[in-house]
Amino acid sequence: MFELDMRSRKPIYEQLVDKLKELIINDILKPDEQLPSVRTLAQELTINPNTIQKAYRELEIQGFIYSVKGKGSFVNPIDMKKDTEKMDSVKKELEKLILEALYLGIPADDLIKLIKDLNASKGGGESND
Amino acid sequence: MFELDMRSRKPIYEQLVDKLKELIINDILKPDEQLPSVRTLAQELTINPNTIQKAYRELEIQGFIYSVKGKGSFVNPIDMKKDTEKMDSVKKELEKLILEALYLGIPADDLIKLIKDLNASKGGGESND
DNA sequence: TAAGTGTACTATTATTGTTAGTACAGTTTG
DNA sequence: CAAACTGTACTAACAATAATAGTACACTTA
Repeated sequence: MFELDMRSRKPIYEQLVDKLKELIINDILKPDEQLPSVRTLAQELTINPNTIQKAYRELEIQGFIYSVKGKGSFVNPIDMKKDTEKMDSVKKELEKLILEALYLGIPADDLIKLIKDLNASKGGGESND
Repeated sequence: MFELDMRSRKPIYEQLVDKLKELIINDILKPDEQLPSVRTLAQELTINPNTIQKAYRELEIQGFIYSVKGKGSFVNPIDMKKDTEKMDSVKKELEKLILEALYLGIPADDLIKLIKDLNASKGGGESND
């Protein structure tokens, strides 16, 4: 389920946060789906449960999951009304990256196409059935 | 010239890298323009010259500046032929952020407009004279 | 009660960020 | 050559952080 780079300078818990965010964003982990428990995942990855918990706690702060004592941790369904702050911060990050891309000489049209493609693959997967 | 947040968890040298990248990308620091020397900037910001050097070294690795012993550090003119690797990595980062933005419910049209605006403000500043 | 969940601690070690100081190599100006 | 500037490369020390290890507690489910 995960591939961690123990030699990386990037902390393990940050790698975990990134991976899990990716799985959630790509809808591989569905809303309200239960994540592996801190102890289970720690055993699978042969790392310490505290490190898992740190990642889960961070994901909870960022609003991607929620945890219930005695039950487990679950994917948090997005709430567009509550998530305006996060939308703003993501937009700011996007601005910086877009400016960098333009600075490097990537055509604006390429970036626009990138968005269109990603947007299409997002909703497009539901055409079958 | 700079505003550093000493209380931030983000290392000072990383803040410096970000600020300088921003100045370069926004064309405030022009190609081949000389940056302040490590000692001068360290004195201005009342931080250690080693920290400045760490930032400059990182910027050199990333291709934004070049340094010449005895002369100084300078903004590196971009070379679209050489920078294909960096373009690819920026595109990958952009993909992740765009997916997150779409996941949060930001309309694709908003993102496209963002690109168009940034692209216009980039070249648009040269119409007057 | 037992076994599973998340959570909260303490302690310890390794790594990293930052400062401080010294030194060396190259450039420029006199 | 000398002086004053540049970048660069070290060592040493301290503070903060990442990660492990271990223990304990609260809650849920069977």
